Amino acid sequence: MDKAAQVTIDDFIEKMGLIAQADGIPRIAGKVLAALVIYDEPFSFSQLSELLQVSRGSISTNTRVLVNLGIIERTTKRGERQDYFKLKESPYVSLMQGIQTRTAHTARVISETKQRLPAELSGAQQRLTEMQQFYLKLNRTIKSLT
Amino acid sequence: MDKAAQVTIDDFIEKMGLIAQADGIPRIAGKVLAALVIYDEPFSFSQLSELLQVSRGSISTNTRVLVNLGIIERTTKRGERQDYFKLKESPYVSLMQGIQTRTAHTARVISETKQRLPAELSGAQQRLTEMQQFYLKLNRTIKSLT
DNA sequence: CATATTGTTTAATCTATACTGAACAATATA
DNA sequence: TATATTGTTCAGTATAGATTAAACAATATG
Repeated sequence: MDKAAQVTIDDFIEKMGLIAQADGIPRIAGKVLAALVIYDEPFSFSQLSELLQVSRGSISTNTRVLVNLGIIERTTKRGERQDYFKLKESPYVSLMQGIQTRTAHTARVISETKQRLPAELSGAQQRLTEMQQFYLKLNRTIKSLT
Repeated sequence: MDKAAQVTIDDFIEKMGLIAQADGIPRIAGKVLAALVIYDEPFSFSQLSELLQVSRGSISTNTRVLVNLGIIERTTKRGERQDYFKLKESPYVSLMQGIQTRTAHTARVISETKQRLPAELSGAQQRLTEMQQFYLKLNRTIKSLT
């Protein structure tokens, strides 16, 4: 592995950590994802711990997060005790499904509020309707991506 | 204002605070947004502070966040010294533009990494391409919402 | 059986960020 | 001019969440 490529990879891992963090996902989870994008699968538990310079406990919790999100999956190698990880088939679609769940929840909160408030609060009703329409549209759009 | 409606409103404000937090926006900013959706504009600085039981400092910083996001705007009433706030014309479109900026940034990070890595790393190249295609599509889709 | 390896769990610590409260500047009002 | 009102800023505190380290359970290996 030449030096320049290694710098690029380290940089990518670092940046994906920050991007994940901005998206509300733990930084280390973002780094794990980046590592699995770069390095050919399967990539082992201890390799991740060593590569990212992070405790085994953190690898354990963060890989679990990614598995639950449907982004990576755990595999094994015959004759090896270690766990290995690889990207799932369509990892980003799973990511979107998580986001879609949240927009659906927001739309529901708005809808319930609207129904419970008296019609006389016409200003509030109108603004809630606008808000609701936006989130429903957003939700449908994200659904169409999956 | 009847009791049931008040409970509904408090509940909505609380939930929007949590939703905002999950989206990486300060909780109080979410509550301010909710208050402006419910109560007819213009709603004053001190009213916000009192309604949400939050310090003036916090109202100051959080209204600034929302103004910078393009979601609310500051107004004045003639003969009054206080600042007032109201929702902007298309508040949610502005919200989307912020998200779109982030997806564009992610796509750029992926693209730069891909270009810098040698073609021999064919596995990495392939997975980066897949990732890049997804983010470009996501970015275009969000753009279409605005 | 004793030891080593591996992943999980949890209490403690660290870190990032939000919020408060007080000082301050700007402006109005008496 | 003196006082009151209003919004901002910033140092300090509080809070939430992530990470670590160590204890543990499960399993393999000698």
